[in-house]
Amino acid sequence: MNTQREVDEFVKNGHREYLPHVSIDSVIFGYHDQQLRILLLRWRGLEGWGLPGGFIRRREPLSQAAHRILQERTGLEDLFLQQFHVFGDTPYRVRERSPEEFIEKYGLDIGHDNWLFERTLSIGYFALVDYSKVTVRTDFFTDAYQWWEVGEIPPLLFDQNEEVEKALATLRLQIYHQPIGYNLLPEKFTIPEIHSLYETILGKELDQRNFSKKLLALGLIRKLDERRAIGPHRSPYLYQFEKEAYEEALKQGIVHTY
Amino acid sequence: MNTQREVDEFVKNGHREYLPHVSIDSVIFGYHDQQLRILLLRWRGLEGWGLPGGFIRRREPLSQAAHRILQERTGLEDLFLQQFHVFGDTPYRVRERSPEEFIEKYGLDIGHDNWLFERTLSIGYFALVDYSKVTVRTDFFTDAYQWWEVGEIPPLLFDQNEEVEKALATLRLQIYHQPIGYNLLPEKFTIPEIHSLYETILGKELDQRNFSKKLLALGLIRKLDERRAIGPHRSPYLYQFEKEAYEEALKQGIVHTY
DNA sequence: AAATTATTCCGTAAAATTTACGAATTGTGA
DNA sequence: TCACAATTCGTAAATTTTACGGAATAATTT
Repeated sequence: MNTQREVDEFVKNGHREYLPHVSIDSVIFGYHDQQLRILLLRWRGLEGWGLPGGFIRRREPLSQAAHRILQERTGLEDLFLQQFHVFGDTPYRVRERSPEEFIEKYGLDIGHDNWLFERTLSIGYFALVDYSKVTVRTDFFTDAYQWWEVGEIPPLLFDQNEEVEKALATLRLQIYHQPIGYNLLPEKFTIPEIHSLYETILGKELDQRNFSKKLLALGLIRKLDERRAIGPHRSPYLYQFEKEAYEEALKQGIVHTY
Repeated sequence: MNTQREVDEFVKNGHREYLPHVSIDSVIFGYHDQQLRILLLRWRGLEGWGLPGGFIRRREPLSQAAHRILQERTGLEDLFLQQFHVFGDTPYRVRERSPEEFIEKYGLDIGHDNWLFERTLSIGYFALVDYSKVTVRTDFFTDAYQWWEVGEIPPLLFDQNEEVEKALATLRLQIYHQPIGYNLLPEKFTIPEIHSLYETILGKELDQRNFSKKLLALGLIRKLDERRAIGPHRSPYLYQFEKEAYEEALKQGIVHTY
């Protein structure tokens, strides 16, 4: 959706193709260089940042819509994607920016009763990706993107800071029940890398020796016979996730600490 | 909504008062006589059971809608109520029963394009109540209610068995992170009572001696100087939840086993 | 070639928590 | 007063978590 014609069609007749009153917002977590970051888009003209999102096609299964929206935005086909909350306690979210402003800034030929200005619930999904593999695409409404550190998220449009907070809280809780990392790390990784990932997500220090012991004891990772050169230091061994054990743990859930 | 006139109005013009395409379904867990049960309503004419539910008013905050719907149905004002999932992967859920059948069974004067037959996402909430305190109200569409044991839920209308399963799974996971019981037990309860509640929810045995030690160590309950007469046996002491510690644990979350 | 430096990684002991279970206590009816 | 069934107390064993000393290692510098 990038030409003016496509946008006009979407704005005027989108409610025929998509379900009105419901949207999907995605909090996309990326990890790279020992940083946990979130992908934000800058809305053209509004001078503000917001979460990538989209609408659900009228005959499209919900989870499929979420995957489609992520795919369109990041190019990633197969990623960890999970619903975490529905936001709908602020009935007139979009009105924070008036329809007038919106219509003017984007040069749209529509009225205040357009479907986009109606009450909308946001279904929040969060995704975990390796952000070096992502190719972000902006669209008509957005002109820039940026990976923001989770501790430095700016005030977002449409009350979306609450959504980011909730996503982060869900991720932190979930890490105690489910393995995380498969979608955030390269296929082969070192102990220091995954250790740092967990520390970053949980926001606290973990003893590296005990941490790796734990992951091995749970059977979630396997040591390889290769090492990674990291400059003037001892080369750490590479590890891989044990696919079966990982999947099993995802399904069953595990109760433990790190 | 019980008179024919009210129903006609709701069916014909409900989409003006309520948001179309979205509904709330509630899985109401009740506990009594050492049984964990779920409240189901029988749909008049359709010969089937379903979850209590309702729609969101156009200007009503989502969580308020969920509380209102529960209140209308059970008479309870203040209860534990929590969103757990949005269901929307089966785009044409209601079509399992055809519009024709629906229209005929309820004697409605509407077309197949009525808003009630459009694609609808269900936002699932679950509630915890003491079911001896509940006064259930049926409405025009339903003619009976019953508290069903969680292990014996019949096939439900509209694919709602999946929702019940998910609610139960969420409850079982949550019990490892948050205290549960305040809304399911009377104000004063005995160790055997709360012990049995936890066993019922988790579906497995817990050593009673260790269980009560744990709750006391966490500071969640306080022993009272009263006892409950339970027939020809030693009278157990009564306990109360420590409100502050309980609230704190609810907010912060706890990581532990029982 | 040896020394230096920063980092990985192995192993063990102490502390804390969880699990297991024996036995005393108690309220009521026979 | 005895028997019974259920509650409650207490302690020891097993397991898990936490803490941390010190060896190994890969370049780079001397």
